[in-house]
Amino acid sequence: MNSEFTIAVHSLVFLAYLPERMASSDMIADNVGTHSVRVRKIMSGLRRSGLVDTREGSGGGYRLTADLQAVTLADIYQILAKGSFIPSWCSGDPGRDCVVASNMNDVMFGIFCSAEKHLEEYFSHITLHDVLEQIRACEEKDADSNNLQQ
Amino acid sequence: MNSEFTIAVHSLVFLAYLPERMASSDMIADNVGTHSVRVRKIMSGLRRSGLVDTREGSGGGYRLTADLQAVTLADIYQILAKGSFIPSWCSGDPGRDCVVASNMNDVMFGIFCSAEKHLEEYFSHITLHDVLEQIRACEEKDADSNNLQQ
DNA sequence: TTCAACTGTAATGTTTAAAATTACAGTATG
DNA sequence: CATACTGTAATTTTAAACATTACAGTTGAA
Repeated sequence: MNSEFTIAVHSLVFLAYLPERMASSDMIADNVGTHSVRVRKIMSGLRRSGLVDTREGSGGGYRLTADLQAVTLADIYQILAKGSFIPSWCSGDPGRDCVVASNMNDVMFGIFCSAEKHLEEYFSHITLHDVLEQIRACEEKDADSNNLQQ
Repeated sequence: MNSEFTIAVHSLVFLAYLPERMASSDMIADNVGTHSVRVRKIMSGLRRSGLVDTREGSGGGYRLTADLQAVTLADIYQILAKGSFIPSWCSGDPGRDCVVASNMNDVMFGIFCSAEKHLEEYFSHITLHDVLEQIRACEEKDADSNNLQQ
């Protein structure tokens, strides 16, 4: 599974978590644990799809514009990772005499495409808001365990 | 997505297609388009799960013992590819002060685990028999287009 | 009873894809 | 016009996937 998808979700949730909903690629990269160039490349894609606003120049960065409750993981998957589920590895050989060897690749491709649709269907029920809520639930849990320790 | 899964499905369908339901790792590797050592490693796993019989020594090889209608792609996925859907890449850092950075990995892990379950559910509705039928459907299509050419 | 044809598996080498890094042009701000 | 950003191409590094070699163990047949 494509890590760009994970980075994008993390970045967007991070932005959503900030009061100003804004951060530079350096701040995001630091929080995510990757390189700022990678973040910029991914955020570029999200900007083209209208999820974030970009401001170049000093004091610039990325600002979350999307409605957290409206954007689902399926949207992000489609923007950044569509097709990544289908393996590049091909089995068999279309030019072969054997029916199995010559057609297995097409058959498997169909199965994987359909599997990916199911995956997207599952992702379409998870919004960025849901993810942020899960993070907040962790926060409460952490606070509880700290209280117990004291 | 793990190519061992694809190789296993291809190999099993290939065996099912043969009158004797039997072939050596060399024959299978040739049909699949990979190396025989790779096939042997994968078939070893399938043997341990009881899908094929193995016969060492001269004239040996692998024989399909499983019921085509009973074995689903979910079975094969669980034997060979379970967990491969979850990305190894981790975002954030659990030791971090920020709630997002410290918990994003756990949250994403949960989402991916659940996604994998959905995937398995989808695969559980596709039997090896179904795959072989799809291959046979290709065969008929090929025959038709040959007739048209004549 | 030994040779040829197999499997099983570990070790190694090769290739490819993923990720990080460097580099630099373009843009806003003070 | 210096500083702090984005955008993107090119390059290097790293890690994973895959192929290959090597060899011990097994079986059947000449």
